[in-house]
Amino acid sequence: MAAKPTSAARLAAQQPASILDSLVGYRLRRASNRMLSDFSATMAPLALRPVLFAMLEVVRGNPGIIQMGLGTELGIQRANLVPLINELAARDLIERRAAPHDRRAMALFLTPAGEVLLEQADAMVREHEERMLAGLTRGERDKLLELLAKIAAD
Amino acid sequence: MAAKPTSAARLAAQQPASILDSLVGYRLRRASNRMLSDFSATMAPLALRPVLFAMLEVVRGNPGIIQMGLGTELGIQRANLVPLINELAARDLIERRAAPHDRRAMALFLTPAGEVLLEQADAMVREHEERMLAGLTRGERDKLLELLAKIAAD
DNA sequence: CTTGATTGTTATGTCACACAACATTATAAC
DNA sequence: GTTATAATGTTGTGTGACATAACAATCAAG
Repeated sequence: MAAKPTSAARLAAQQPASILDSLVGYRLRRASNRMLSDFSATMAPLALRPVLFAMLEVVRGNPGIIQMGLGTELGIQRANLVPLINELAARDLIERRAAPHDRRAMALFLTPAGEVLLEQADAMVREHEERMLAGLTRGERDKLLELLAKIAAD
Repeated sequence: MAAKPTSAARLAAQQPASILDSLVGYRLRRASNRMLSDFSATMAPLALRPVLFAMLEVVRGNPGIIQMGLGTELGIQRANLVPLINELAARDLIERRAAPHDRRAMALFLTPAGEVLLEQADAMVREHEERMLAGLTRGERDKLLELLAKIAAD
């Protein structure tokens, strides 16, 4: 007997797999929550939440990006971005500078401290993904990324 | 030129796809959030949030399940379950009855109104999934479900 | 019978969103 | 050039899905 209840085991135990198990939305949420909680645990030493990490990545990849652009890229509304940027700025990980040619906008840059922290984070994230996806082959992971990108595409 | 920025278009536009795009956790969260928001919009007429829907499904599939069991099945802690069950009970969709053989536990059942609402919800959820997964073939959807189930398996 | 675990409950806090309103600045229309 | 409209950052407020700790009642094991 398997230690964990498989579909077969459930049928045998008269615990019919619920309709939920066939819903992509449900399984997505469960998988995402598991990844999120492990991510947070992994990054606890750096005190980097998933959103903050994503923001740093985008800023590194697009130095001088304005807040609006960062929000669009990550699907975060500009109102919600403000306290997050404040947090990163207060920790001296990013810097707000006046944007050229637009006095409304603020251009964002990583500080040296931000660069250093983000490199540490990268390593920890790679390790985190490796651990969580240990059950999937390289090909399966690529396939998964491809399929996820197809869901009501951006 | 494509209407949506592909990886190729990004390179051409000097917007390098960030590391984020290769992270399963990130893409999972994005896809899940999109599904969640469409789910909520779809179910607005029934005022059924994703969690509430999931709870009703499990109760229907397991009549008399106790609160603890429901929480375990859905990965919700019993403390957080209480107000949710209160909400469903207040709307006369589920019923709490004394559990046989255990005077601590409460057995859960769908009310007739709950049965009716859940059937309407089922139809709307099928439609919602169809809309969001229109870009994926049957085979791809099954593959996606299979891969999601493999992520740091329950 | 006593000790420890389980169940439901209350209370509290955090995080990732959503939406509305506002001042400042850009842009477009005229 | 002036005026109307849009964009940007900001503040404030609300919500939904989590987490954790503590408690009373009940169960189960020694």
